[in-house]
Amino acid sequence: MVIRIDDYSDVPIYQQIRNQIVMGISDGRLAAGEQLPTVRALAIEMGINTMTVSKAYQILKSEGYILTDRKNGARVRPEMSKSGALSDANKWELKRIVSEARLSGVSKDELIGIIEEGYKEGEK
Amino acid sequence: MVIRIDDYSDVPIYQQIRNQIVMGISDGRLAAGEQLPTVRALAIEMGINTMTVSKAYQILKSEGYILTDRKNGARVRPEMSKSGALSDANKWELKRIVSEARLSGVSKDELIGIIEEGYKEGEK
Amino acid sequence: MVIRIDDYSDVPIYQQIRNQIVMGISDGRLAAGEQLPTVRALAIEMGINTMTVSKAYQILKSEGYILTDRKNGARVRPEMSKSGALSDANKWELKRIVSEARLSGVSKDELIGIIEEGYKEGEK
Amino acid sequence: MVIRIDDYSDVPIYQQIRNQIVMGISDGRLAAGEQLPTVRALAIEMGINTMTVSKAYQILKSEGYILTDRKNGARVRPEMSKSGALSDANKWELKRIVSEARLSGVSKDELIGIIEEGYKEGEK
DNA sequence: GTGGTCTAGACCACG
DNA sequence: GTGGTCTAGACCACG
Repeated sequence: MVIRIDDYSDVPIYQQIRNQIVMGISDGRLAAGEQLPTVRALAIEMGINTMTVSKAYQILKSEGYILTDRKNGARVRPEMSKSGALSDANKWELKRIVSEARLSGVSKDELIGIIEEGYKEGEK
Repeated sequence: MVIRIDDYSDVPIYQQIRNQIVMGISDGRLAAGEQLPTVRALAIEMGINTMTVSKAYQILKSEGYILTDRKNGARVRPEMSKSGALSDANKWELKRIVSEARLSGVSKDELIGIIEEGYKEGEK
Repeated sequence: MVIRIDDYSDVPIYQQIRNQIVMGISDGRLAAGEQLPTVRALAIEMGINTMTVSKAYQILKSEGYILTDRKNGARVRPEMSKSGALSDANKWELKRIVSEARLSGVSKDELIGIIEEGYKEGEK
Repeated sequence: MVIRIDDYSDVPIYQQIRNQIVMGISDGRLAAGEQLPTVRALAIEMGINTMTVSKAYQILKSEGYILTDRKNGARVRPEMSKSGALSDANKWELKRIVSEARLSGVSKDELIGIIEEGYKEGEK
């Protein structure tokens, strides 16, 4: 999976990496159990600091998205524990987006369309 | 309308203020043309610096959500120019949320429910 | 001549009044020697403070656009002393506008068109 | 590129900085992609506060003239999105200047000359 | 009384 | 080292 960084984004690089890996897992580009590149390899490939990649992996691990062991590096967690609930942060963020969309004259259906799409991708 | 700041959030205070005012406008708690508290009043009420409130207002102004005049302070803009399009940033953010929700086992309908709710509030 | 104030403009009200009167003189809506409304009358008509109108008139007087006498109030100066030169401030401001226009992809001809128009209006 | 501040101008310092950088980009003194001085460096060089420079940069960023990244500071944006339209504010300002120029006996051609010059500079 | 500007100085996250 | 955030406090123009 290709990870694409926007150097000029307000979102920190480690966060961008973390986000794209989560999205990759969700839409099936990264399979359960799949091996991730090593910190060093990814850092070199992207031309960034290893600390930055490492921070992204640490977050993914603490969130339960990946597993790491010293021998094999990191891989996508096979069985993810599903809380079944939307996090508070995401809930508020979603509400914010809906508010802005509505005020910009974006239709409800356009937002729903994006959601439908996100649940369709990588469907088994 | 009460504005509530989370001191432990990593979202800057001025951004939190900005977000809550936008959400207030969208859901009708702030009516078109309604007077906002003065910079000073809000700063005192919230126990923060006037510069911080001022920055929030200036962003809202530059985004077209509010108007300010020297005499009366700030008001919600009566007629807002609607771009009709979701911003790129919000689109990506929404996709990220959908990915995380899906991986947490949150149903598509729960997300759609939040959207429906956001479009219903303050409806005339 | 109708003077229209934008309460939400960053330009101070007295400056807006001053500008519109200068433009009125330039395009012929205000004739040389023509009587202006009294400070009081204009203030009441516009629903603003007399001090604000007074300040506008004082600037116009100091710039040589109008004459005032205690008896007759203010009127447009019949023979205006023409310096023949663009003020430094206006020259820089014009350069700024040209720079921004160019970077926005506005054609040279569009700017020239606005100038031609300004010199045509009220031509004798 | 040298930025020169007029302490006696009523144009705010951050606005003067912003204006001069825009003009520098337009006339080619600042090339696309070129590095700008860091906020701190420019503040020291000009003997002003970092907040003031920072505000100028943030405006330039929000207007799409520059990009900033955490590592390298600010650069002139390589490809600018061109609206193709003159802003309302600039249009009115231009009309005001034309009115004043005309009343001062400045010829139409002198104004056009300034425009031609502005579109010639930095031409490739 | 209103918002806007500016400073000195501290602290922070990112990389 | 970079930009970003926040504060306390001063001063200003406008109306």
